Amino acid sequence: MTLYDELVARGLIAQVTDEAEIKNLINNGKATFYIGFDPTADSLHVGHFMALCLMKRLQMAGNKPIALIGGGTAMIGDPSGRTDMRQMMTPETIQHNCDCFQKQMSRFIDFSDDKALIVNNADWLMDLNYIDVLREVGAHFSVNRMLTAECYRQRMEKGLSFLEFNYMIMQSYDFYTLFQKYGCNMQFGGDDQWSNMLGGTELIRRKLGKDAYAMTINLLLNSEGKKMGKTQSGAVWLDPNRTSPFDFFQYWRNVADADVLKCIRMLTFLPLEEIDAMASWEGAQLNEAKEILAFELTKLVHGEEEAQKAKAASHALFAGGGDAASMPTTELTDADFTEGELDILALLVKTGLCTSRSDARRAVEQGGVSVADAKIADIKTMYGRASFGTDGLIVRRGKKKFVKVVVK
RNA sequence: GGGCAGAUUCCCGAGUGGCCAAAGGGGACAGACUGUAAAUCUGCUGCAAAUUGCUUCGGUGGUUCGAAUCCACCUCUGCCCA
Repeated sequence: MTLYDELVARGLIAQVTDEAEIKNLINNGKATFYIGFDPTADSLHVGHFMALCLMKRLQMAGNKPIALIGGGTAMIGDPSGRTDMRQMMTPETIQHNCDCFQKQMSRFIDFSDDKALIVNNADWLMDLNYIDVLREVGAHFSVNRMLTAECYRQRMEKGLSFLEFNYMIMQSYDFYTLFQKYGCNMQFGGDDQWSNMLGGTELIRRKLGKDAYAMTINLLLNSEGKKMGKTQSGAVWLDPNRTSPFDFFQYWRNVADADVLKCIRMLTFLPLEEIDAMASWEGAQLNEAKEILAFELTKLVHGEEEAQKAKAASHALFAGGGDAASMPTTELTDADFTEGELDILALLVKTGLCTSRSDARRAVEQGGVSVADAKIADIKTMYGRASFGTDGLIVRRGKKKFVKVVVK
């Protein structure tokens, strides 16, 4: 099976500019392609993960990836798929985020021996001169046409600043620059980037009279049409300090039935035959598929050892038995106790299971809290140092949130 | 620059002097049912020393016994005119 066919079979490809030529390039390892990453936070998240996987798949087939960190474009903010304006970031923050991205990416992509490049568009965008840009680049863009692009149309009602309006031009300029500098002939990205990417191929054609190609991958949407990888508390991060391997594992362990197969197909490197075999699984058996998904992804992001630990902790909590050693842990010290005691509400807040004492009170009153498998009914329940023993106490809120509390 | 409309809690949105911690919906959270799923039903959703107190309705001042609500100025957003 060719690489292109595999990408299709995995449901990754959304739109392409020239199917025949793109097939030819990527199947034969002749593509030098780039994917852009906006450094809006100091860690990559699940949304980026798909792009990283794609880069890896293509690299394995002999193509050369360029990871473009948008240190320059981040100063503007991409209006695509947003209904409001991004918060402006300081140059220092952006720089810090760029550094963090670079570190995380090297876990997935082999940057040795020039097999892949990582570049920052701040290097060429920051020194641009306004007049020159207008003359060299601006002349090739039709405002009329830009306004009809989906990404801008959505913003016509809510308002779109001139700053953001320029994002497409900057991104197009990136492609143009990479094309000339590194012979980069393809750009990949999420499907919401389609119009920005076309801007680039267009600019290259107009300025250089040469062809470049663009391909978008489907966004990872759940069965309700919402972007996956988001939780109420924000994105699911790849940085273990932001989203622990256990929480990462649990996120995937809990996806809806309707989404499991799609996720396995799009995100893991399991062979397609193996995945097709799972397609007939139903009911409780699908639960196994979820565990496979969770394990595979945790392994990819955090390594095999962490994945095993997360799986063991998960079994310990939900299936009984197993190893509880690696579940999320909160350490208390003497300073956390008042006269040697701590009430249940304070305990819940300290573990982060509840956001405030009011929140904790509600949780207890609704019967949602248990400690060491015993439901807590009284909000005045007190715990002394000794209650935690040597192995600690497992505090649980709801069905799925657990923290082991130990005293140092 | 001129005119008009607007800013309310996580989001959308009601509220135009006291009955307002603020309707309704969504989301989130918890309970029941389940398979760590979905759907459904119920509860709940500012903070706290908790039948009470405190803080909140873009910002700052003011009027009033009392302001999300009235007045002044300011900031921001959309629309129309230039």
